[in-house]
Amino acid sequence: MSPTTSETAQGGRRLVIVESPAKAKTIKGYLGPGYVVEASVGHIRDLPNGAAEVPDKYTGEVRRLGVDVEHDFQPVYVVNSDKKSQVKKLKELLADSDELFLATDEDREGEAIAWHLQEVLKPKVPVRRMVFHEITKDAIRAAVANPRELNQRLVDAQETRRILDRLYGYEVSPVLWKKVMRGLSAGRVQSVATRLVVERERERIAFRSAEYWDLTGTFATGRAGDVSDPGTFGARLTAVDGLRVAQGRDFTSLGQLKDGVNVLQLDEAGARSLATALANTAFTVRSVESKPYRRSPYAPFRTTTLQQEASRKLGFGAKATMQVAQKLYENGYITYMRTDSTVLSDTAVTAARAQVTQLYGADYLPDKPRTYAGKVKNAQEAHEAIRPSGDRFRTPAETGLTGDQFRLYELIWKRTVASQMKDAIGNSVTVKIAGQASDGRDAEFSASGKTITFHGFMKAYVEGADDPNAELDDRERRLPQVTEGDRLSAEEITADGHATKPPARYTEASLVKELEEREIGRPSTYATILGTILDRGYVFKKGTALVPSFLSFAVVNLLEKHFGRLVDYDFTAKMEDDLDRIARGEAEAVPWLKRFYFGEGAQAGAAEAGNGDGDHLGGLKELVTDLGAIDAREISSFPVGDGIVLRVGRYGPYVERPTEIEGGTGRRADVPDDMPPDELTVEYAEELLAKPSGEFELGPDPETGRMIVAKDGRYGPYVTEVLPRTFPRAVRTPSSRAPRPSSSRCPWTR
DNA sequence: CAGTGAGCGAGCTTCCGCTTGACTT
Repeated sequence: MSPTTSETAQGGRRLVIVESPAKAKTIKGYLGPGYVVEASVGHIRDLPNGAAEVPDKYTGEVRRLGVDVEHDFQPVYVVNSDKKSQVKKLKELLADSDELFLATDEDREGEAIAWHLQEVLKPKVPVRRMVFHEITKDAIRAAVANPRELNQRLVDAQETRRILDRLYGYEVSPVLWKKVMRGLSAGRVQSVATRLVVERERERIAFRSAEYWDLTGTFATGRAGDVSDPGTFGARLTAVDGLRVAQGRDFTSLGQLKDGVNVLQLDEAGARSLATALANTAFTVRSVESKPYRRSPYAPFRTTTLQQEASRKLGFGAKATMQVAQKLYENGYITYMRTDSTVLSDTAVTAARAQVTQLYGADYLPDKPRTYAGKVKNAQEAHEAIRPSGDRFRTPAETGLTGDQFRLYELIWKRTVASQMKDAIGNSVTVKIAGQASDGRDAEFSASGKTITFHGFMKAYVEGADDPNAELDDRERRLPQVTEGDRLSAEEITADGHATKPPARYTEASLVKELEEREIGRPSTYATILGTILDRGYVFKKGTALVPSFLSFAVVNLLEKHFGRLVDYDFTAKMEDDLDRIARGEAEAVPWLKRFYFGEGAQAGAAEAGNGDGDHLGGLKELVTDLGAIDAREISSFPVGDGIVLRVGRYGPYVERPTEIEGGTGRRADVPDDMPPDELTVEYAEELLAKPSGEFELGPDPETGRMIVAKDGRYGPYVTEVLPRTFPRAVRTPSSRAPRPSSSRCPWTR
């Protein structure tokens, strides 16, 4: 597809460069003859990946890092190998042009791409920077008519970000190669993402469950009942003699009642005897409380909310969501899918409102268009929200799409239309029921319901819930029409046991949400962050849950102890503030990088383990130079209990009974790589140690009855039979062990 | 009893963020 080469009446020919080929195609149609529109296809130049990409004139540290830290952090830039042909094409087009418009996105990265284009293309014709936030004919023409200059300070801020990430990644990763395992990686984003998953697992390991009981009653009004007035309904015991009955939220993560809560914690016997004592009780309605209910629609999609909802409603992983969305974008069905903005253009609002009227009627249309303020703190808002494209939205049926593309389009379309509809309105009702037990105690039950009188946006779209067991927030539940003093009979009263549950593991969608809230990562990287921590073996998937490996415990342990500042959850947010100051001209890049890399107030004396809150701020360079202080054995060892230690070795995790501990045998056993850390109990570790290591039992030989085992040898795996031993093994057998409490778990929470 | 050899040295691993194909498992 070669661009048009016709000339304008004025005889000028203008080259417009945008980032995305799909965008180039659309804009070409709006600008007409005289304009050649081509894409850079993202960044065209970057720091070299490795020494092989660095030009020969660079040596030593510059070659290793791609940054000359001794000379004001001068970066070495090379044209990306996969962009060489595109750069050549742009150069050829520029040779035939009289004017160059750099129309990359209006954000930090886009400004940098524009600058790199200027540096590489070396234009001899006038250069303009043009920006726009929506792709309509009017917006594009206005942008061409009102170009501006390149914002060099914004470019500086991007370069600073890039250099920081390079130094962090290329200086800290080698520490992990030396101290933990080859091929590992650390980075501003991935290391914090991993830390979040590890910390959640630590909470799960430290968690102790609490058991509590309550009662559920099924109550009948005595009327026949219909849809708007059910004859029976369920209610839960909430108080006994005025004392509230304990619920899950009254307990701490250690299974104890929280300080200061005055509640009745029922055990099984207590709950059952109360149920029996209430068997023949006559109940009355003690109170009915009705409150108005109102709910506003959700904001239109941005990248993270699309990934969350596609996960909840369609079961898509983050990567799949982005791939399907990319196709929809390329084929002109939706606007750009990598965005942190929830803003709809005027065109889109008009289209959505027209569709609301047409599909649901004017009653569902608010008087004024709804606007959604940006909730994302470091949002750069270079794009619109994700929405159906065009000035008239196609209904899903009209698109002719099928399969995953249809389902994702439908989701986006519904969410966009719903975002311009009226609030849902209704009532929420709480009914309290009282009865006297045969032993004189007063029991109070409670039921709550919700009726929706006007569905508003819910006609089009209701958000999914992360927890499939949780009652959908927006679902209706009708209670009978009862008033205070009404008599009720209990059809059934049952005692129910409950146990508090540990915090749930992250899923792809919930981790991305967490990262966005902490301002870590960007729309174009959320899906790839997950890929990175999975590829490195820091995290693996069990169903949809993200489970950290033992390896990640060792890595996070090392980073927290020796690079605390770098894996602080606020590190990126603070960096963003500083970059904004650089972009505003209130701070300078080189001193900022010097402080980060070489430290500040550097005197003779050690850095404070990366926790630079004192007068002396340890620079990164200092932290990675003296590695003697990092005890590889210590950071990768975790006590399991009973003298057993889990270690993360070069070849993976294993358990050991170290000889320096009394009763230690020095015996080791591999731990499966996909073992969830919160499932490693002392009992399981003992079991592993009891088995000969590295062996896999295939079954007994039918002739001799001897066990045939597969072993890993020097020349690869081999099979052999187990010969009877003439001396006893120096290992205690499981039967010789004393029984242990089944609740014992490893206490390695640090 | 094969199934644990030791030591040396060279080369390699790695970041985040912006975009799509080209290319094999």
